Amino acid sequence: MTARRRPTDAELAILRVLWAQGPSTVREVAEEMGRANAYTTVLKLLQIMAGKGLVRRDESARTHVYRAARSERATQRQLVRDLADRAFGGSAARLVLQALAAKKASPEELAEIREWLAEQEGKREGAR
Amino acid sequence: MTARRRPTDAELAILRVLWAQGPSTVREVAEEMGRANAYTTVLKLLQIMAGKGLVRRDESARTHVYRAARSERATQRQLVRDLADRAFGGSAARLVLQALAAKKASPEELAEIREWLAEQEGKREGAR
DNA sequence: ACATTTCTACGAATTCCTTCGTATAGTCAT
DNA sequence: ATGACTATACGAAGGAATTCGTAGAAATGT
Repeated sequence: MTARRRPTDAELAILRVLWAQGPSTVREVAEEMGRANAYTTVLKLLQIMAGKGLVRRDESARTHVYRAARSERATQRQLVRDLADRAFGGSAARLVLQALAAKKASPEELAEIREWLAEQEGKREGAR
Repeated sequence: MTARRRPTDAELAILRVLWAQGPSTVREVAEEMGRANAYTTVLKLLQIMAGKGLVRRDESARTHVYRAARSERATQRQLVRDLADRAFGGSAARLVLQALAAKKASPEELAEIREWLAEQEGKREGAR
């Protein structure tokens, strides 16, 4: 029954640091987040997140080291799926169209998307 | 300072009903949401949402009528933008790629996306 | 007129999120 | 060993979200 809860805003901010920097101590995370929060706030958050299973921690040394439990990609997917369900009637495609309209993408990114679509097309053709 | 806050889960559920049904009374909303919540819960939520400016209400009759303050589309865009900022480094395109991977889209939807991309291509060409 | 139903308003309980202060213990240099 | 520093743990405060009960006004039915 792991009722998978989505990370909160503060949790996501911490996860971003962990994904970018890899396993980190509380101090490293706090410092990267630039004095926005007190050290103990980051500590508490990480403790809570460990309790929720969002991060794992290595306690073998006195200074514990935290790392994200799930990959950035997996988490992103979960978040996208969640948003699609909550606001787009479950349709990722409609989410995609709004996303394309909401923010301009660079030509490189558009090319990447085209590539993906072409791949899909290839698969469907091949399946016949 | 309209610090635009994103609607919560419960609020979004109500907005979905309002978007689908158009202006509705508390009872109509509550009924559509299928006994999941007590009548007064829906009422309270709508009152709070009115305070936040998420819905407008017509009090001219005894039974008030609520309607969504912003369109479904505008809200979806806001949510997508918000998610892109929080979890995709602000890149809507990366969000799109995850969205495409996360849920299967129907051929019709894929066609729609291709169409949009083609449109963009046309615009860029035309701008030279 | 009186009882029933249907509203809105409001208060209150619960839970979660976020924040930080304080307590306590380990480490390290002098 | 004493003092300065750094670490974790814990408690607690404040705010937001969610839930629903109860009170009282307005409408409706008999």
